[in-house]
Amino acid sequence: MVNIDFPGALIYLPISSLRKRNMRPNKRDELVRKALKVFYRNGFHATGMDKLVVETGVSKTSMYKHFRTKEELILAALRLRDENFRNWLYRRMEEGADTPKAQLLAMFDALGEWFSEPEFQGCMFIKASAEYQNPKDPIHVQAAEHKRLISEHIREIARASGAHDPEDLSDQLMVLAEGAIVLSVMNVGGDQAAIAKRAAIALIERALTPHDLQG
Amino acid sequence: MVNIDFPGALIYLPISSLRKRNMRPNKRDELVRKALKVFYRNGFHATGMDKLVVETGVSKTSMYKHFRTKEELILAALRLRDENFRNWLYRRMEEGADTPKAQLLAMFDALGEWFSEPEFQGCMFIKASAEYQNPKDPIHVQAAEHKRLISEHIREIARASGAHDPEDLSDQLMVLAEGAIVLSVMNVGGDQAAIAKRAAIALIERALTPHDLQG
DNA sequence: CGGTACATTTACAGATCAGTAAAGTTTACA
DNA sequence: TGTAAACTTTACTGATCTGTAAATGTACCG
Repeated sequence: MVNIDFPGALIYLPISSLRKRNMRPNKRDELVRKALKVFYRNGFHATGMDKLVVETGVSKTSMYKHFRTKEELILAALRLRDENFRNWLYRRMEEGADTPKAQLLAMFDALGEWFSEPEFQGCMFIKASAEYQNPKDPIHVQAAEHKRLISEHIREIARASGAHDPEDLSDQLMVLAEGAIVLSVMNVGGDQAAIAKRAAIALIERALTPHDLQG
Repeated sequence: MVNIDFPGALIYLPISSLRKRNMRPNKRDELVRKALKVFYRNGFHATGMDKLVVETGVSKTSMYKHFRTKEELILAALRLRDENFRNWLYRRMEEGADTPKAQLLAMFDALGEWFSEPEFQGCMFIKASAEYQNPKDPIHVQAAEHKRLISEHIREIARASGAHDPEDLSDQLMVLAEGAIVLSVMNVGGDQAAIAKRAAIALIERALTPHDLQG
């Protein structure tokens, strides 16, 4: 069976299926997009299928034709969010950053933009792992996978930066990023992206300085 | 209005006032303690009052005599968790740490102990703020207050440490701590407490070094 | 002993939960 | 235009949700 859940794969479907009524995309894709918004805004347990019927305009029977369970719909929404977020983040890190070091720092500028959005609602994957805490739960697994993918991306850039211990550096930068997200959601203190960026600068400078020059 | 929910305050209330409110602190306290465990393990929305009846052995009617709503019970459980956790953390930070710098680093050792507990279940307040995302929601507000209290404690120690910018240092250490918690819950990477501690060491050393000695 | 305060059990209300069945309507396309 | 797939409405299941009512049990206390 073809995996048509993954949004990136949808463009390979015949155009004919997307035609008619202002090039309106597949109902299924639209459902996932709208469900994502509702889950993101309201939480997973707090969002019932009846609410999704109202908010998405898709009938309940149609939903269950596309997804056998609510869990499958949540997983599809998380996949879409993962793709959207990582595409956005990676693009923001590349734009106008010519060195690996600048790319790493650009991550914190991107976080700052994200936090400043009026509709900022925190990290959907942290929320997912909080609501589905069992490490074996598919939702928890998928949320963790999102963090792992970002972590690996940062690691590659850290390797290219010339740091003596790129693994340790990237691990530390990930901790800073996640901490900034959490404190930003809870509105504790000031500009968490700026705080994390200052720390990141210190850690990166240190990682790029030869050992024999360090105190 | 007297705050009679806060467990530590109960002993200061005259018995007569407890009688008038139809409250026996022992039963009530026991209910909160058991409810805390269930909420912590299962989540808030996923835990129904009927489940609490089974898990705590307290009848539903009795619960609603003590707490008018589920939300009030959750708030009481969060207050208890806040007291328990901060007492534990602050004690761990003082034990065998003779300097402010050692106390700050001891926080990450404490986090390491916490993460290693077989029944480690993440931060209850991050989970609460994730399930009740509305910043005006009393549960969200109380969860944020917990982080703010810890943040203030760290800030005081940073001030005593002699760092040039103790506010910035403590903000950065808080970011590291929260990030370590999140990544630890999601099981991304290795020992997040150790990673955060290494970053903390670098940041603290830097903050304690006079500017004219820095590169 | 009798009264009061609190606890209990049992049952229920009304809403909402995830998920399904049946049958009618729209759409795509040959 | 015929046909099949996709989509719809309507109604339903049985479980579970928060919260309440009523009757009963029980421990303390004058």
